[in-house]
Amino acid sequence: MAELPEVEIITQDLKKTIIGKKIKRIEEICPENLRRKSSIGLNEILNKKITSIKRRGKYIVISFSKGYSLLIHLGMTGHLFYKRGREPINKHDLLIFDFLSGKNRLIYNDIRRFGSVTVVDSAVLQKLNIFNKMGPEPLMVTKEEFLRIFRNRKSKIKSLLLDQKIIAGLGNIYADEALFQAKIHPEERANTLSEKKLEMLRGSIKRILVKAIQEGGSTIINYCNLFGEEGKYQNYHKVYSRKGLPCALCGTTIEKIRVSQRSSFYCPKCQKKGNI
DNA sequence: CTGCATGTTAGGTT
DNA sequence: CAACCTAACATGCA
Repeated sequence: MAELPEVEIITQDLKKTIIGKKIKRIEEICPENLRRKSSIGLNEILNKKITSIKRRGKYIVISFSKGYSLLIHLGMTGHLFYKRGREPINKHDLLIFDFLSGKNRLIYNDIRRFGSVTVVDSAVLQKLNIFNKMGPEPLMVTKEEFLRIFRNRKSKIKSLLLDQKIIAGLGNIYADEALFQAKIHPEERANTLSEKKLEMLRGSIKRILVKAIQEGGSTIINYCNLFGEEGKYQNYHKVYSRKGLPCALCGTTIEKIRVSQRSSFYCPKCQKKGNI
């Protein structure tokens, strides 16, 4: 559901709304249904000021004064909503955050429960494998680092783009769209790609992510931002979920194959193998 | 009923 | 280590 652009939008929305606030109360609707990655209780963050909100890969990091952070991963179907006042609890709501000031509430909702909400010690977070093992940010990565990551790897390029340890934040939608724009077949081996081609891929990834953020992300099934608004970038998808439809560039029928157990959509003419 | 879905991780084999 | 596969998690939809 949420890849880098969607997580970035939610992070920006959170910055606009809850930075500087303190959480007064956290209601856990069904505690056994919430995934965590540490044993620190959620109540550790109560009555502490929210000092910063950042994104790393597909994680949202909300930092509090006195050394704790809240780490949120939305998984496939996680949602955060900022809602006015008291509203009835919806199906799959898992957490309700009340603030010290104002009546607005933050709701965490997750249909499939693949997401996680974890309190971590901020000092420990620095050492936590989660971030140290994660690859660079695609919007920040330099040409040299991008080349270093890919040029010696023998795996299929699509598999590597999805691997958060290689590069952080891409998911199936934006990996497919970036490969289409760079005219690379998803099963091309990374080490066969020329430096020029890899640099084109780096540019395509950046352009697509920036545009997707501008357009409010992609709403395929049910993604929406903190205020319940849908994204528009799905209207710009060139290959993702477009099996059987004509390629926008050449009219060839878009195909769907399996790469690393994930569906991959591509144009067999624009993304020929050997176009390296 | 079956198969599929935007994600991650642990554990296995080669 | 690298590469690749499987299963697991849980729900909804076609």
